[in-house]
Amino acid sequence: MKDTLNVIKILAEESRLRIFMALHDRELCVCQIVALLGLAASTTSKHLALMYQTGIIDQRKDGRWAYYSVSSDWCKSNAKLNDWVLGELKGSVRVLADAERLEEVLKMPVELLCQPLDQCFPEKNGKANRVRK
Amino acid sequence: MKDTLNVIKILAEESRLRIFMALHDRELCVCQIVALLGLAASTTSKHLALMYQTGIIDQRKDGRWAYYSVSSDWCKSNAKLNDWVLGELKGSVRVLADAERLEEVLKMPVELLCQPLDQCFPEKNGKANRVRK
DNA sequence: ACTATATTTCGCCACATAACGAAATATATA
DNA sequence: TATATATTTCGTTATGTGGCGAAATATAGT
Repeated sequence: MKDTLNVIKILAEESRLRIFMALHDRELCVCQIVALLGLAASTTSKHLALMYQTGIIDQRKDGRWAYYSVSSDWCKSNAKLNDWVLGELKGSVRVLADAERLEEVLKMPVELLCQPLDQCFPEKNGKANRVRK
Repeated sequence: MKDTLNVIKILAEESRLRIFMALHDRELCVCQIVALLGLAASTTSKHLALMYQTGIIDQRKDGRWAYYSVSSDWCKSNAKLNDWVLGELKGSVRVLADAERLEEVLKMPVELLCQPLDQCFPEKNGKANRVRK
């Protein structure tokens, strides 16, 4: 029961559910997820660590970057839960908005990705689009 | 997404998950669930109210008693989640122990059901099995 | 009307955890 | 080696909620 509860608890949090949806069909690095969610990197990292510990997502390290994606093994072992979640959230406003925002994030030049968000989306707040020297 | 999150949050708690398993194939009144879980009636009632609000369980009032059971409508609308939970927990030690204890509870004479637990299970703590006059 | 009791509501406390920033760690590059 | 930066870890704070007992509510029986 503890394992089952752990899985449910992991998904019972909005940010982690958004991460789950974002990673269910693609691999993303931490800085991309940070840009998507708008949370602090430390917070995002903790969420990813929790999800990784329960086996829901896989981790792949490449240099300084850490890439995460929903574990295909986990999906196979928990197909019904996975299907239910995807079915429930496919049409969710929040998830659709995240998908759109993710498209923008993926278009961004790599050199800007991990900058503060106001540098990534200058049009949102009017601040100067400072570029690393 | 809020609705989906609510459902997951409801199930992301051990007592409520035990209630879900106990009610998934039978109707029980509050005092029976109290006896099963060993929680205060007020706590149990709050859990049931939360589960009822999200539509997971139905309520039937009969005199002083309130009977609850997993909603068959909810099961139909959330078959995959329902199947996943049942599949995960069928063999769980905790759930099996609860099922055994529930058998004992169901055998108990109605007049004793809502007494404090030490009167229901005197062999557990040696206290006298006082009977209401 | 009065008592008994099943259930719910309310107020409070204890604990878990999501959030942040700062510091630490790890890796790439000059 | 020294610097830059992606990620993680750590310490702190704020909020949410599960637990209880007491009080309130509702219903059955005397």
